[in-house]
Amino acid sequence: MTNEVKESFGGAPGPAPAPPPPPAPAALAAKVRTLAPTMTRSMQRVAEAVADDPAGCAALTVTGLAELTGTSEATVVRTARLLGYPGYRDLRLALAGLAAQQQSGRAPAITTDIAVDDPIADVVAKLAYDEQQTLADTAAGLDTVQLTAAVNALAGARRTDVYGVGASGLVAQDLTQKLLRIGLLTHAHSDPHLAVTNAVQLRAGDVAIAVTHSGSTGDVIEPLRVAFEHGATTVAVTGRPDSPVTQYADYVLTTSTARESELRPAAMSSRTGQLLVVDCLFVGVAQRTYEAAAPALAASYEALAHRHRAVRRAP
Amino acid sequence: MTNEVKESFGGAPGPAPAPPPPPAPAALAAKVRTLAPTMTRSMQRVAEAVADDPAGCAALTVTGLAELTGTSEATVVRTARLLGYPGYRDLRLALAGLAAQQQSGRAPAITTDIAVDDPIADVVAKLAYDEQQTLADTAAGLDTVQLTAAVNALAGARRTDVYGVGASGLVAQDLTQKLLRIGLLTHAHSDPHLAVTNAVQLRAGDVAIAVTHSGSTGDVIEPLRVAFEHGATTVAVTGRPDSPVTQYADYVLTTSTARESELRPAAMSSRTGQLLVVDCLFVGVAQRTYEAAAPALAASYEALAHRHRAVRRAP
DNA sequence: CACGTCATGAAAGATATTTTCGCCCCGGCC
DNA sequence: GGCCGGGGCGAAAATATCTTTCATGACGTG
Repeated sequence: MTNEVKESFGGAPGPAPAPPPPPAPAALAAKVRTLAPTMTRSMQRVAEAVADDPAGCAALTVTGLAELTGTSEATVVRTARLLGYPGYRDLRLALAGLAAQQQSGRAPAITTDIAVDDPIADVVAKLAYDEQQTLADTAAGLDTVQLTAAVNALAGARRTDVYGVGASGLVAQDLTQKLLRIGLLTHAHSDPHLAVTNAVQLRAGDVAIAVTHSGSTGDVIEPLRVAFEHGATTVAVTGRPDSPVTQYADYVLTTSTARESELRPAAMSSRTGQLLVVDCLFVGVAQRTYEAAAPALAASYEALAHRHRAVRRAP
Repeated sequence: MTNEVKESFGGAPGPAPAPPPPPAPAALAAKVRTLAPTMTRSMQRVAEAVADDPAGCAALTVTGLAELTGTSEATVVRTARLLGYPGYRDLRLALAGLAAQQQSGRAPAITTDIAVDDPIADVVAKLAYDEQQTLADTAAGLDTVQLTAAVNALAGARRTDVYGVGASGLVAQDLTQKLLRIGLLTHAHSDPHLAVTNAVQLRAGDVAIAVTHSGSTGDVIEPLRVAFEHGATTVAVTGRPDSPVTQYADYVLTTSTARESELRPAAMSSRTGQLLVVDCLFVGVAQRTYEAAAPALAASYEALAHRHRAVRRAP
C-alpha cells in the first residue's frame, strides 16, 4: 500500500491526479528559508529545528519534535505539508537522507597521511581508501597481453615455481595454494637456496614466477635468473617495471605503488596489488582449464567441510 | 561513521540509556552479506530486496515490504532486528539515508559474476571491483570499539599468538610479520597441535588472535579456546560474527563477505577483508607504541636494504 | 514413525501519525 | 466598549503503522 496523497480537489477529478513537485530531496534548507515568511510562528520553530539538525530530528517522532519545539503534533504535520511532503513520515525520511548525505560529505580527510594521533576510525578509513586506490591503479595498469600470456604459460605448465620473500612470500604462497587447488603442480619458495636448487630442475614448458615489490630483491631474482637460463617461462610480479628482476622475465606484471610512509610500510600497500594480480592469474588459469578446475575446486571444498563445526544459530 | 542516536527529551535525561552498538549507517549492504548465512529463507528474501533497492523499500511500509517479498510483517521486523535496528521503522530510516547517499554518489556499477568465457580484461575489472567493495564494506562494518580494545590488548601484551590455517594462515603470518617488525613478541601458528601446545603457555596479559573466515574451523577454534580458558585476551577475526569461534573471543572483528562463486572461492574475497583488519591492528599498535615502533620500523628497513643493493648481473 | 525444534504468518496489542474539532487570541466593526 | 469573524493552535479521536504473541505446520532427528 503506497502512500497516496488523499486530497482530491473539488474541481475536476482529473484522470492523472498530479505528479506535483516531488518532495525536495536535499534542498531542504533552501525551502525552509523560502517558505519561512509564509509560516506562522509555531511552524517556523519547527522548520528551524528541522533545518538546524536534520539528523537529530530524523530520530524524533512527531510527538518528540512537537515537544522539542514546544508545539503540537498537528503543527508539525502542517509544517511538513507546507514543505511539500504528504505528511511527517515522509519529511522524516527525507531528513534521514539529508543527514546521511551531509555526513558522507565531510570525509575525514582520508587523503592525508596517517598520523600518530589519528583516531582509529580515521585509520580504518584511510587504510581502506588507500588499498582501494591501489586496486584501482593496479587494475588500470595491468597489461592484459602480458597477463594473458602468463596465464597461458601457467595453464600449460608441467610444473610451476613461485618465489617471494618477506611479505611477498605470503603472496607467493597464496598463489601456490590457489593453483594447487585446481590441480597445478606448484611450489612456493621463500628459502633462497632451495629456490635456486629447485630452479635448476626447470626447463622449457615450466613456469617460474617472482614476486617482489622492489624488483631488486636478490633472493628472488637469483632463482628467476636460473629458471630463465634453463629455458623456463618466467614471470615477474613487481611494482617496478624497470627493475633488475625484469631482465629475466618473459612477462612482467606491474603492480601499483601507493604512497607509503612511516606508519604505512611498503609491505602493506604493495601486497594488495600483488594479490589482485595473483587472483587474476588464478581465475585466468581456472577459466582455461575449466574442465579440470571445476571438479577440483568442488573437491577441495568437500575435503574441508568436515573440519568445520556446524554453525549454531543464535543461542 | 558513528551514527549516534540522539534522543534528547525534556523529561528525564536517563543516565546511560543506550550503550548498545548504534545501528549501521551506510554499511547496510555489507551487513546483509555478512549476516545472510544466519538468516532463514524468508528473511533472506527481505534482506535481498532491501539491499537490492534501498530507495524503493524505504518508500514501503512493513506491510508493503512483506507483500513485496511474499512474507509477513513479523518476518520483516525480524530481519530489521537481525540487521541491528530496533525495529522496522529505524531500518527504513537508514534505508532512506543509504538511498540518498548512493544517489548523490557515483553510479552503483553493479557487476555480474565472473563467467568462464569472460575476457581477461573483464576478469581484472570484476576482481578489482569486488575487492574494492569488500574493503569498503569491511571498513564500514568494523566495530571501532572492539578494534580499539584489541589494539590496546596487543600493545600491552607480553606475547601474542596468531592462529590461522589455509588462506587465513597467510593472513595470520602477515600480521605476525608486521608485529614482529615493531618489536612485539608474536608467533603465527598453522599447525593445530603446536598451536594448542603453545596456547597452554598463555596467561592473563597475553593475546591470542584467531583468523578464520567461516568462524567454524576447529583447528583454529581449539587453540583460541585454550588461550581463552588460560586467561589470555582473545580476538577473533571472522566473517561470521555468530560463529562458534566468537564463543571464546573477548573481541570480535568482523570482515565483510563478498559474494562468492565457482570461479571466485571464499579464500579470495575473505582474504582482502582480513588483511584490512590486520593492517588496522598493526597501525593501531604502531600508534600506541610509537616511541618504540618508529625506530624499530626504521631499523627493519635498514636491515633489508642490504639485500636489495646486491645482485646485479648481466645475462 | 514419533518427537522436538524452529521458521512462519495471522491476528492481537502497542505506537505513531493524521485528522477532526473547538478553544482562544486578535483585530475590525457597530 | 462590546460583538463578530478569522485563523492559529493544540487536545484528543481516528486511523495507519509497527510490534508482539501465539498457533501452526514444515523439517530434520532419533
